[in-house]
Amino acid sequence: MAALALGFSLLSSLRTPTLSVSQTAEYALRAVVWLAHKPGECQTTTQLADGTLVSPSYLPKVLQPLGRAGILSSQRGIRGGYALSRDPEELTVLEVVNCVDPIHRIERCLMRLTAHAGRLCPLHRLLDESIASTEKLFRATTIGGLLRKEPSVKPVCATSVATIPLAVSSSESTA
Amino acid sequence: MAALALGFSLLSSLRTPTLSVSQTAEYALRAVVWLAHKPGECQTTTQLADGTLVSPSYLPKVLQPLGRAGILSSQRGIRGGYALSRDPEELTVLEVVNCVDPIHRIERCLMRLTAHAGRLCPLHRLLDESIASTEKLFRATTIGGLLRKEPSVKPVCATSVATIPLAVSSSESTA
DNA sequence: GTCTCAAAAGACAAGAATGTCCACTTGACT
DNA sequence: AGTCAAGTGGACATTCTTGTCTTTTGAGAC
Repeated sequence: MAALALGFSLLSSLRTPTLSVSQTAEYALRAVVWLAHKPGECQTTTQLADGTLVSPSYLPKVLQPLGRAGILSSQRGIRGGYALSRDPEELTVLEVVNCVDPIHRIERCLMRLTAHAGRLCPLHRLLDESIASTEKLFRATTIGGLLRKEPSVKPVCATSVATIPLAVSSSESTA
Repeated sequence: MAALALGFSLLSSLRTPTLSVSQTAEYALRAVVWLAHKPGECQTTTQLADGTLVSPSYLPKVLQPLGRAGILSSQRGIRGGYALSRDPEELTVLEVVNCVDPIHRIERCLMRLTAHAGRLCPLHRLLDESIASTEKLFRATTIGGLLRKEPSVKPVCATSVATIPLAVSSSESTA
């Protein structure tokens, strides 16, 4: 149905679409994965913004909670920046997401129904299931795990970033 | 972790939390399930708003796309209102959600990486997986299916709605 | 000590999602 | 035909998310 992806504005697909995580959480994941590529290395927000294609004026907002939570370590001053302060193999996607934009399960019926006190109605149980499965998936995935996937292509970001509009199809399966 | 749900503001949990579907989509589902209880019956937006606890001035905005899509039929005039015009057994949750707030899969890397042309990086593949599993769950669930669940409790809504703040614990399992 | 670099913090702006309101149209019933 | 109930459509308000900018604070280099 919505699978044919040809006719829509290319630029519009740069944002995280509805459902899934918030824009901010996605930015946080980009930054963390990028830093995980460079163990022990300090990166300034400018460098990070270049690498992850996140707006350099917004990125600090995303990184600060990660720093406070101890996922990143921040260093001020001349050789400062951010570095990953956790073992990527032990750091889950869920932790990163929950840090900047916590996932909330549905705990009670969203409509105030006396009959539903304590339990969820089928509709909200379904919605909660969908959240639960995302939560489970994110909890089961570590940043290190993401790094190891698809070894032929650099995990999140290429070393040099395309400044051209977008690299579409062509030389995709023929190479 | 976030499972103990005692100390937080009761009122704040009435909105659909982050992740999951949008507020609008959740309202649409409430209305459709409510109408599915009353086959063939016409309900005014005021009645629907009462029944589903959605703001009566916002609900029309939610129902109109459902009407245009043929999921609901609308009738103007003195004995007008909305009625379900599809067989609940054939109507999926996904259709309702997609009607008011379409689910978009992630089709290409959100960062413009030449190296990722045509394929997704591990991070965005993960995010897409989470969307995909929700999509699958919603496609597999029909409105009729929701109605049949948990027969002891009225499926989405009780017939009479609580006007009191919230029905918390007490006389929950002792009754 | 002071100068420079870079994060921290907060004020502010833009945009989207949500919610409200009102004038208009439609249809049924008298 | 007239009237009243109810959806339609659009303008407007509010709130939340995202994004920008400026000032302050801290850490190292000289």
